[in-house]
Amino acid sequence: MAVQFYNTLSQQAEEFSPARDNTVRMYTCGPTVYDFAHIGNFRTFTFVDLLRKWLRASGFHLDHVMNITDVDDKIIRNAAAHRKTLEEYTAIYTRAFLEDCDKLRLERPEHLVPATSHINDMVEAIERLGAADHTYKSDGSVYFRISSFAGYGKLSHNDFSGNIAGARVDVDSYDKADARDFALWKAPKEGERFWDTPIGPGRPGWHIECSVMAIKYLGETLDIHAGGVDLIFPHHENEIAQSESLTGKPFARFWLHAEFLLVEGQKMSKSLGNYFTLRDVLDRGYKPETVRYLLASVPYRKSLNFTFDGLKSAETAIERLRNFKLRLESDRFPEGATEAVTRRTAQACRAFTDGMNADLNTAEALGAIFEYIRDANSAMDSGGFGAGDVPGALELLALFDRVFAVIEPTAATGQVSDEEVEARIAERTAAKKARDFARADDVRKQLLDQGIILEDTKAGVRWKRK
RNA sequence: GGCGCGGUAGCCAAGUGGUAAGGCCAAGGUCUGCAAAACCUUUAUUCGUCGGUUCGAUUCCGACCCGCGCCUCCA
Repeated sequence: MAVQFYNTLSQQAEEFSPARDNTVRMYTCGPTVYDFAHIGNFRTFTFVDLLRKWLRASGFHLDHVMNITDVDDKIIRNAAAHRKTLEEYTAIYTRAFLEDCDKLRLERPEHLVPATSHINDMVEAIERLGAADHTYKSDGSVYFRISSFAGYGKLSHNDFSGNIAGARVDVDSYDKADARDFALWKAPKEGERFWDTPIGPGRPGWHIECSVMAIKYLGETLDIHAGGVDLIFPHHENEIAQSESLTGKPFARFWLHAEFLLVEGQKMSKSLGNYFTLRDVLDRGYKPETVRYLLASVPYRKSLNFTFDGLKSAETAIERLRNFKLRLESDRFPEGATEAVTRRTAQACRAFTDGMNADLNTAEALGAIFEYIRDANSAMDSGGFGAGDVPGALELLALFDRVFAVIEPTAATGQVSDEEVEARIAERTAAKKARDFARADDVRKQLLDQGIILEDTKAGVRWKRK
């Protein structure tokens, strides 16, 4: 089975392959850098990362663009409030965003592009739209005329045919011909940062940056365009209107949208006190990979209820994965491989792949892995798991972790060295041999206080970091 | 009101026209100097409600109830 994605445009699952050669050209909406990103943002960015990783695991190459929105109303307002220039202000939050991404093991897109580096491209596009009569000017701003684009509404499945241009809806502060028309270019208000351009002084509207940068780096038709569901309307609808008016070609073949994240069953909001940035969560002592696991474990098209119980559950689940890997690496197994295990490993690999191929059904994929782990552990306990079965099992875990990326622990700072741990273990083993269990337990307790867990097995002592 | 997503065990969650994956939690057991890890057993006669289609529906259809999102730049 090939990989399938649910396409918002067609409202059904479709088999995916890139239009040209073996490279997936995709564009995903990035952050607006006016503050630290919150875990809801990272739900979407984690989805995008899973998408990247699974596409690559499926044998495709990637050419992926993500924008950094570094000019908008909130940025201008916040920068002014902090008495910083736009550039100073956005640099802080861009850096913070990238640090957070690194912690969550989110890969960098091939192109990470700030809007303000593409002002000329945007102005040029707006001029071309104007030449094709898709725009009009009003009070120094340039608007896109929605009535000039026949397909408006096809992504959000809204029917705008009843909206007659010029019908007066509440448009008080804007002088627009139609309430749905949107700004391509905004005239500067008093004291605002602006660019002097052939279409007048001002700054770009939000939607135009995505169209322009996507087309510039990836061509006129993208294979995939992705983002959060809240962007379907109006953002992505507007992108389609602009892009297709410019090129006359479909803007994107597949539109993928990640559902919302709730916190403790409620919408995240500052007033409810359930608003968390990634930093807030990590400050409570959770590991980044735990957050990643939780965000990845619920399929992206289902809303995700983020809870601290859920984080604890994720922590334990990761432990189980790590323990299994440790056992594969440290136990002694009988010579050779067994046919039953070989078959079981191949089956698990297929089940995992089928799950991911089914529109990134991570819950199903995880189920396949955990079922396998139980069966493999069981086989080990009964001596039915051979040394020759180890590589296949490790490969399966590697496949899993190429996508989920949660098994390797985040290194803690100032931890005890491996050598020191080994020395203490030797000390304890000697004490055990002398049946001085009090002394042996003492060593184990001391190591535990330093974050080292010892486990006695038939093959000897094995240890891991907490 | 329009458009969209969802309601499955204590929590998270997969899934199919034929009788409910997986993870966490809980209880009991096996193993163990102890501990840990691991395994085994138990935990939804039931899948929001009410109708309909069917030999049979959680899965299809209809109505309704509830939650969430978008509908003037929020992932």
